[in-house]
Amino acid sequence: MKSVLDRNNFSEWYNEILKRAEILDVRYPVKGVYVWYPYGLKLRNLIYGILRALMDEEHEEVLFPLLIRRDELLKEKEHIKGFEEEVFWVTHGGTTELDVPLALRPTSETAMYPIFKVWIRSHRDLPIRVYQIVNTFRYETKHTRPLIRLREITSFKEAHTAHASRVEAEEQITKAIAIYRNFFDRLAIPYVITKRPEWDKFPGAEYTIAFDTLMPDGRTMQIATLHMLGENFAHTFDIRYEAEDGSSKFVNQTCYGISERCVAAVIAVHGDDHGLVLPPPVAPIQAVIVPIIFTSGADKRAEEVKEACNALYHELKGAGIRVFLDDSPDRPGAKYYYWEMKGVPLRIELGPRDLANDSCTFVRRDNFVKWRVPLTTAVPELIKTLDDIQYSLHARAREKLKIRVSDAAELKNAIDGIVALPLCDRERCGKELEETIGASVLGEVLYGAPRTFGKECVICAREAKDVLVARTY
RNA sequence: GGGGCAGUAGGGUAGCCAGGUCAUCCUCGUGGCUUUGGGAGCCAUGGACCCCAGUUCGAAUCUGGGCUGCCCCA
Repeated sequence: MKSVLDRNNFSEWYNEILKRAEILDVRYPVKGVYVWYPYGLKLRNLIYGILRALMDEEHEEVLFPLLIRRDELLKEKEHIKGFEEEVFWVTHGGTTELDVPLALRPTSETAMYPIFKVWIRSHRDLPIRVYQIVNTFRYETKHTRPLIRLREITSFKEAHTAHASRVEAEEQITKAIAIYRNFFDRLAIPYVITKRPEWDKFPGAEYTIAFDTLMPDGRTMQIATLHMLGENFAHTFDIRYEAEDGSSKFVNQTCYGISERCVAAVIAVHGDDHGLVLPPPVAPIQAVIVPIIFTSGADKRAEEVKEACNALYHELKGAGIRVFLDDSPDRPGAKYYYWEMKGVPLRIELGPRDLANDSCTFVRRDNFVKWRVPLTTAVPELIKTLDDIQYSLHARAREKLKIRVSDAAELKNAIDGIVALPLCDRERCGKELEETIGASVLGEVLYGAPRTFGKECVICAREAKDVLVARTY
């Protein structure tokens, strides 16, 4: 019978679903890079469409080159320290060795900021808020994993801003957090927001804020980061502006980004043993119509069913629904399994029995509830149902991301999921804790977690903050 | 960062130690007939030894290198 899609073995489930639901083909013969199938790309584009719309409200899209000069990349010392072991280099043009080696961008700060210097002259040029959706390259030495740990991130959605003052830069971080929250809410992906510890911030940043979600195996995955750069890069790249009073000042900068991990999150968080479960806003097909007909013989009823399916298809399509009419010769049961694998939120069955009642049958993908709907109210019922599904998915996912509050006494237990506890901000304590419990410190809680038990660091008993820990991807 | 295992048709496996004749299964492809409200059945047929080199009369099998994947530990 149908082979096992067991969510309890998440690793296996994940690889299997990417293949069977035709998201990614992992057989491309270069480590850490993968091929997008048409269906996977449609899903991806719908997800990005949401983010793009949100970003476009206050950012402008730009496109910077993939290649970065070696000397530019190496300018920011802290920054390059964080990346130097992960950079791919272009060293030759044909058989000629290049005078200046060129890096494939691991991220675009050092590509953009020399140009920011040229663009920014006066306070009137500020603020600058731009973003781009591009591929970035990192020579990952750990085990690569489709959509999660890649050597080519095919769609890094990175924003970069420059401001006249630090206050404005801080405000931009706040705004960006709101944008990202909005984005993940639309994907029905729950998250926690933390300020990363000093030792785990973005190289070159003053501080880093991150979104993490919970995967089915109890580990967290970072799905978005925001970095307060302050004047660090401005000094390195000499990005100054003339203020109203005629003085020359350095800009304050921020940058923030989301990779295709957001696609991985949609797949991993909502999926089940039957396959993908896609939130309606990003489902390439929101409803599939399965005609129940006898293909042999020119049964009169078969013709009527076909006509009814066609009429329904056009009505739904006209209402703006992404609908697909599966009139292939397969048996209905085979179609059910197929579309369940693909994560289509709603299935509409229409056969002679339904037609006799001027109705059709709705089946929800998220909970398999099945009911009969009059054809005359199919459109409003469908729209309402898609909303319900979205709401249920979000509620279900939130329910799974429950945070356990723990104190020092409980730390001997294996960490499963996200645990909140009091910890001071010294690196020594953080590292000691990580070693003791075999999990990572996500950082100080900014959103999504309850208060912890105490104010004393679980390691050294000094004054502490509320901190989240988890095993991570 | 350290260690281990593996790669045979679209997918899953056997064969490898001990070199030769050999596959097999499937919800795979193709054609045909019969079926049809939850993965239909029968018949016919197609298709592979990860890549490069070496050893050899002869390599899926042995040796070396490469590429790719998976697991465990830090």
